[in-house]
Amino acid sequence: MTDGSVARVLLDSPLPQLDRLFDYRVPAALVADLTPGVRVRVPVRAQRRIMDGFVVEVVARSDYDGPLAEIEELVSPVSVLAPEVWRLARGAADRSVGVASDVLRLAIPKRQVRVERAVLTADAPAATPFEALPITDYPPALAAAIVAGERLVVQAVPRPLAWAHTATQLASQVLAAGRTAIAVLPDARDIERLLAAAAAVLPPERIVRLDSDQTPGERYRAFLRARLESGLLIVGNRSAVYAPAERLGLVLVWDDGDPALREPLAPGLHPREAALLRQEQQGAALVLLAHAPSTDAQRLVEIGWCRPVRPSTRVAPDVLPTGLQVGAERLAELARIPSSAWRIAAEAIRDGPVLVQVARPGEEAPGGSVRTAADLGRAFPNARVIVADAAHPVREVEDAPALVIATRGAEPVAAGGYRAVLLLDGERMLARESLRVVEDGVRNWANAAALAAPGARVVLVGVSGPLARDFAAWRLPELAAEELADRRAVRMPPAVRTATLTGRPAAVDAAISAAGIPGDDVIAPVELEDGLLRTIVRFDYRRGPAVAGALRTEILRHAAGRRPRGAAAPTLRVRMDDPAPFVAPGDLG
DNA sequence: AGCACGCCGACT
DNA sequence: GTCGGCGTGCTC
Repeated sequence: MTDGSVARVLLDSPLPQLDRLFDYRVPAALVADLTPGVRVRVPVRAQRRIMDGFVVEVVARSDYDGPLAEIEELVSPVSVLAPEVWRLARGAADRSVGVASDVLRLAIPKRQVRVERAVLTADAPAATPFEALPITDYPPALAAAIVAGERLVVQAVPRPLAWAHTATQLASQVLAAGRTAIAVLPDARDIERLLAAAAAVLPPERIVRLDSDQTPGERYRAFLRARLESGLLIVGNRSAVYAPAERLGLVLVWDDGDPALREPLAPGLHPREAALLRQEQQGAALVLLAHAPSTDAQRLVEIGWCRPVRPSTRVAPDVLPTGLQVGAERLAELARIPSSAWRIAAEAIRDGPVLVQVARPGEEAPGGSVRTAADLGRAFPNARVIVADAAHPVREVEDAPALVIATRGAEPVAAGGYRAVLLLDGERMLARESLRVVEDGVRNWANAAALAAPGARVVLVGVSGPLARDFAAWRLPELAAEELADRRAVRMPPAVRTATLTGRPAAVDAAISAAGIPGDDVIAPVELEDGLLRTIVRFDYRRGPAVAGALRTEILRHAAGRRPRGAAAPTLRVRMDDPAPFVAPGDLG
């Protein structure tokens, strides 16, 4: 036991054995500057080296009965680890059987000395006061629900960029009260769309972009602003859910079913789940905003954890489902477009742009069923053709006649809305081997349909039955509910949680029994090379903490315990709720 | 991880 | 006798 100034430090290490706090003496010279959240360098004797770490708290005495080592160096007096972010990182790591320092790598950008100096010497910007914006298209009680910190699944208004205006209006409710709002978006296109919508109505000094497309300097500057100011709208990609925000009023996730939101970095917690944790810890409002709710969001509604909110204005695209019969017109036949769809598009294109959503970029054309841009161009001989896909990104098209051929997710926004939207390749999309085909298909169709101008026709090609009927009626939450019911019937995510266990068979077996997983819930064991075994286990949500705790104990046992001859790698790896096994290869977006 | 400690087999 | 193999444990 040690009295005096003691710093409790989290080491910056991915080792599970080191994922706890270590106590260090604070040298007299550092006592004034050594506050919670600062970066330090500390000796770790068993490793005979100096490691980086974060001071989590400063206390008067240590419970560790042994001599404490001394803090080696204070890296910077700036407190980069906010207390609420530490709590969130700990919770996120516990839930995903990971390590808090891995979460902190997502949460805290690399230090930039120049930027730090510039931010610290600059004067705090004068905050111009402003009033909350009226929330259009929704029941008036929505504003109060946001301010009260409710959890909501909000259906977006199916008009071009309406979601961005809604997100801005919701954020303004908390900004007006001096609290911060975090908006988490799948990609840079959506980030820029929300930034543009927000910039039009909010004071510019309240808007902060924080995402991975920024240079390290821009990113660190935005991060420090989030740490030092409140009443900001922080707009970013998945790691923005970990942005510092002491006075947090709202976390909003746009289109949480988009695969781009899946976190590839350890411990791989989905930002929607991180947002849920943060909502619980900080009492802010949570909004999952989308045209088509994910089955995950639908589940939260059904268990009563989130409240569903629909627009009060009854707006729905005019959707026409068509079968697979190909039109008689020679030109339509070329592009395998049903005649009704072709006639609608041919007429609409006289007024302005027409959107054609295809499953894949035309160039590859595997199997011959893919409509190429050239085929579509021949079907509309006088039209200007614009191709938008991952290789040729187009963010916006002007309000003029054009045939816009886009892969799912890459659709440009048309300033005045598309005069018609053709959703082709529906049958191809649904033929993929994936647990989430229907959900993904509906989400992609809905997002494209929402780009239509008021009154414009949306043609869904190649899909029939209840799915087509519900989509045409814009019954998207009901579709999600049906999908979720199907997953419940087969006991698959998101009706259950999963853990992917990889390691030596004995270690995997021990983990399965330690976690109390019955045989029926051990699925898809695969033998890998080097005698390793990979197994997925599933379990109910309420068993989550117990399963996570047991798996963490097993990992620690193997990390510290017996290792295979020569091999330094741990003998058991765990990945919680990994979506990859349930999706076809190359299907991750 | 990366290093020290410790307890059995061939050696100057 | 003792040098060093790697199985085991620990890091404030």
